[in-house]
Amino acid sequence: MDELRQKAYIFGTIFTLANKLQVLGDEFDKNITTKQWLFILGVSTFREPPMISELAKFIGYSRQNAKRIAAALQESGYITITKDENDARASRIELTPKCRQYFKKRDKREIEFLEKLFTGFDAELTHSLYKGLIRLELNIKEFMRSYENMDSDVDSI
Amino acid sequence: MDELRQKAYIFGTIFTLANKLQVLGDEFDKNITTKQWLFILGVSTFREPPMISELAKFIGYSRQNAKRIAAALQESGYITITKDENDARASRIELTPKCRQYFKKRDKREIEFLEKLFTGFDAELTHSLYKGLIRLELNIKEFMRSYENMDSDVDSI
DNA sequence: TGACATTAGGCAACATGTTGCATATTATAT
DNA sequence: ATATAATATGCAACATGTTGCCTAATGTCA
Repeated sequence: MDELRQKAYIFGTIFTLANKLQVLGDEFDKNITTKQWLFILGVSTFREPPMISELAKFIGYSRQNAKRIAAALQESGYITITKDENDARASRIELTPKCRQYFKKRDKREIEFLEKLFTGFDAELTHSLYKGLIRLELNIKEFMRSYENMDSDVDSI
Repeated sequence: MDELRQKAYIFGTIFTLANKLQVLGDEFDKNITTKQWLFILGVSTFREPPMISELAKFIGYSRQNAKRIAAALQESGYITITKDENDARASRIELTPKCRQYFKKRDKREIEFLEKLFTGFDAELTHSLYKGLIRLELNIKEFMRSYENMDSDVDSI
């Protein structure tokens, strides 16, 4: 298989994998969806409670989508959304003790989940995959910038 | 960054990439969405016109979703959906001449798109990424099978 | 200070993903 | 031959992703 075909395959497979991993993750823990899981993971990497838009950018979802997930998580008591004291526009997201406790309990199963998902991966393959995806993410950012600066030219096909 | 963290990162990034690649692909050609593109690519890899469910399985979407995309593509004249002569249940999907012509014209731009997306990838990195995603796909299939055979145990957390 | 741009977020609409349940046709096994 | 299982599809509902347009608060610069 030549390089170009491999690239096309990678392109297509990312969508397939995203769909299937979501189903798998939803199955893994019925209490919390895959996207809610990643949302919480995202929040936990911030040192100070992030704003919705800040978090959305970080985890790569649209603001609207992040907001909807946040609403669901607040509903089920995993996060709180509180108005910022200094900026009347902003809301800050914080994990509740319930959430921290729950994920502490899940931790071992999470590790098993990841290990099982990556069955047969040696350190080198894992690292190349990691490196490749990071680079792809970077390239996409560049790519989008170039589209923004074009303002169409798209109809010229 | 240790291996486990890399795996978690890969897991999360696949979702991020899927979202962003979809936006990027939709931007690339306003006449056809990214998912429609992949749908057509899928059809073109079959030697005989595939059934919807056959194709859905191949490209990794749910049947319902594939059906909806098919309806949109039929609406815009890129495919035809015809009843199978020998099996009254089945419908067969075929690309129209219009579709083939359109994608022939797009071909050069598609290649440029992929090359740009994979800027900075040498043959080795491309191949490892390719290999890693294939393996991940395989593992997911296994994983799902194991869930099917369990019939829950999930609440035991 | 006042005009203007930027930022945070809400609401509505729509595309895309899933599951669950129903129906009709075909395949299989006794 | 007929009961049963499997396959192919349709419809409805709901989760999740996006954009576009709106308001309000904040930041910036003359």
